[in-house]
Amino acid sequence: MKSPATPPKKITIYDVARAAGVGTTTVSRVLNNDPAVKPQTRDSVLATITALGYRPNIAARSTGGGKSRWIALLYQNPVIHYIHPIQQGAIDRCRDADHMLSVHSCQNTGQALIDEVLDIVDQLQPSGVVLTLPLSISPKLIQALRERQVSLVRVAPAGLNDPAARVYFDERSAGAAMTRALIAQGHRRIGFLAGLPEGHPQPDERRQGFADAMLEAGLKVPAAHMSCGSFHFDEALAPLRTMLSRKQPPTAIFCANDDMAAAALQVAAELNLAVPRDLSVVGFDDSYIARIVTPRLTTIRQPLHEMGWEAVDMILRGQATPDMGYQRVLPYQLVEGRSTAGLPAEG
Amino acid sequence: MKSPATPPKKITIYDVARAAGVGTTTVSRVLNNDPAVKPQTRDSVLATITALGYRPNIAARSTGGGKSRWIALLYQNPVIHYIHPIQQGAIDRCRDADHMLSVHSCQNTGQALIDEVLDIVDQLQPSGVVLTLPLSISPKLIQALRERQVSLVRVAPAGLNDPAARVYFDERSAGAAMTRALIAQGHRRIGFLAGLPEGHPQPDERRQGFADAMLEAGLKVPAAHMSCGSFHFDEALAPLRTMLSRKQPPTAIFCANDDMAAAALQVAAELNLAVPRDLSVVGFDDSYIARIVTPRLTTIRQPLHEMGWEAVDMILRGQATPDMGYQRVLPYQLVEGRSTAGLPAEG
DNA sequence: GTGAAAGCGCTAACAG
DNA sequence: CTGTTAGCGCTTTCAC
Repeated sequence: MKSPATPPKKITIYDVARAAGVGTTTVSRVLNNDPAVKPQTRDSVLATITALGYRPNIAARSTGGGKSRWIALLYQNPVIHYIHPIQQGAIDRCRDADHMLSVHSCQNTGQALIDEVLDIVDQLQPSGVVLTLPLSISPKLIQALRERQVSLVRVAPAGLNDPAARVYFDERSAGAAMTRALIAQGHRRIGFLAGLPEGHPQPDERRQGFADAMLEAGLKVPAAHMSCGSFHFDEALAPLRTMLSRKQPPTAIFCANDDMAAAALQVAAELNLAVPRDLSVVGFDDSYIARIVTPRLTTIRQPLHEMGWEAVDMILRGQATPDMGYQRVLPYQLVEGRSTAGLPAEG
Repeated sequence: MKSPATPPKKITIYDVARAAGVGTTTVSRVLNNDPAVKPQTRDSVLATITALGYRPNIAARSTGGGKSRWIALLYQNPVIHYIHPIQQGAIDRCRDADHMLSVHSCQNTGQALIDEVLDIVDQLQPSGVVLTLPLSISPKLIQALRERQVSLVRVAPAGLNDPAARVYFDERSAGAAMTRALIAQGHRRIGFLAGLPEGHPQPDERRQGFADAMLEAGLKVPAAHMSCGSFHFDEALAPLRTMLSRKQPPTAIFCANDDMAAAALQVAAELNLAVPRDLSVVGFDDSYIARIVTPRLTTIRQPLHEMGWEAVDMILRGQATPDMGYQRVLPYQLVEGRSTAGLPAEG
């Protein structure tokens, strides 16, 4: 019940400087962990900061010579389970670095998208930008950002012909590993539901991994067993219905993300196919979805939280400047759920 | 292939003023839609702004007398399907208002939480703060924020004894409506899995709605048919197993959110109960989860996106100042999925 | 209607 | 090691 009407008298760096008997520069140095401050002075300043409850204004810090303490996270039409852990990782890294995260959901495409992003960048002047799929594989966007000289990290499976910093994991070998696991269980007719449409300019790593393993096992994939669901549950239903209601349907289906695998479970139910008895279903990402559907999905664990964390970390460490091409590769893991089963040993 | 090494010469309000032959004040007025600018002048300024590709620096705008153009969205240990649409709604409203959204995931509890939030508020000086569950029902936090004189909106079902602005929908009557629908289908033994634990200081509106409808129908609810899953899939499994494996299990179970309903589907499968034949399952929220599990859940559609949108809107309209108690009530809707079925007419 | 000038709170040379 | 002094880019009185 403290004076409820107290005007929120903002306390500034001047107040701290005066109270501590030092100049504002010194306070600023302490704030920025400048090692060139005598420990004794530092402690004294720190003490008054605490005593006064002082908190530096982030906007003022960004003006003048100061570097902005903002990280921008950009996404577009996101698969929620993909973007949220990344965001969380980014927030976690920001917190420990006295930075804040500004999240933007882009709306446009083509030149309008570029303008939209430049608008954000120019207004915010962030320390760096984290680009997630599908923004992270747009060469024009990357190029525009490079011209603006902004640090950026792409969270993206596939490299582009440019040196932008990137965090990723080897989706191609993960896709192959998953496919091999199905083959080892006795599956021969394996369907694949891609996320990226056939003619997409970017290489589809997941699908390539699938193709690698099938080829290596000498298995053919009829065209009818390949389709695309654009990574979204709703859009996956129709192609799945088509694929699974053919005369000779696959005994296993590999979906390029968990959302589409959830759709496969639904379609299987519609067609009275028991999973995994009649049909094995595997996903990709080990997102929240994979854990809560019944049966729990066999999938590839993608370290999304770490990816967000690492992306921001690269920015903070200066490994994401326009002239740098740092890359960080993270490990993946095959997670065995209950959506897959071996095939009875026959032909 | 424009001069790739061009230093990103920032263009400022001075550049615009000079090019347009006006003072910086006028440019500022145009930027802020001050009606006191002659239309002709405005157009001319707007034209040069476009021509120069000028974008005001948000940090500089926040200093001095300027009002911050930031909205802070705070959450803690979120149910991802609850928080993401709210965030999206908030972003959408911000975009149209020349504001930006800063997202924060709080870590602490008790006094540390309050310090954490005050830290954010003092550093960012946002135009307003959006508090989501469970932060939005913490009286101490609300009180601390009020002392700081910050605008805030609570996204919260239950009112507190304070006049903080709030956006919500009537969870109690929604819970009752859902329960009545089950009763109308012939169910008599209906279980309830709450999100909030029994002794929680905040009223549990969903559970109350359930109780209302059961009472009104003259139905008893044995203690064994009431439990709590804390809104999270993982935590819901154990209580569901207990409840559903009793001798006389409920024929329908009402889960306080969709994530827990997904858990009910899983437990039902474990126990060889077919849904909805042997057990009807209903959720709450109509989140993404409800739409992608099999069978699709019967649930209550909560307008989460709108809630985020409205929350920011209230801040922008000045309806969320510490002395105001505006409330906005949004409609809900019962969504019929495939997880419920009527009971054969017997006793 | 419009402009000149004074900040906003902080960081960054540049001295000492 | 520390303080003085300019700004940073914008908004806002207060005049005209």
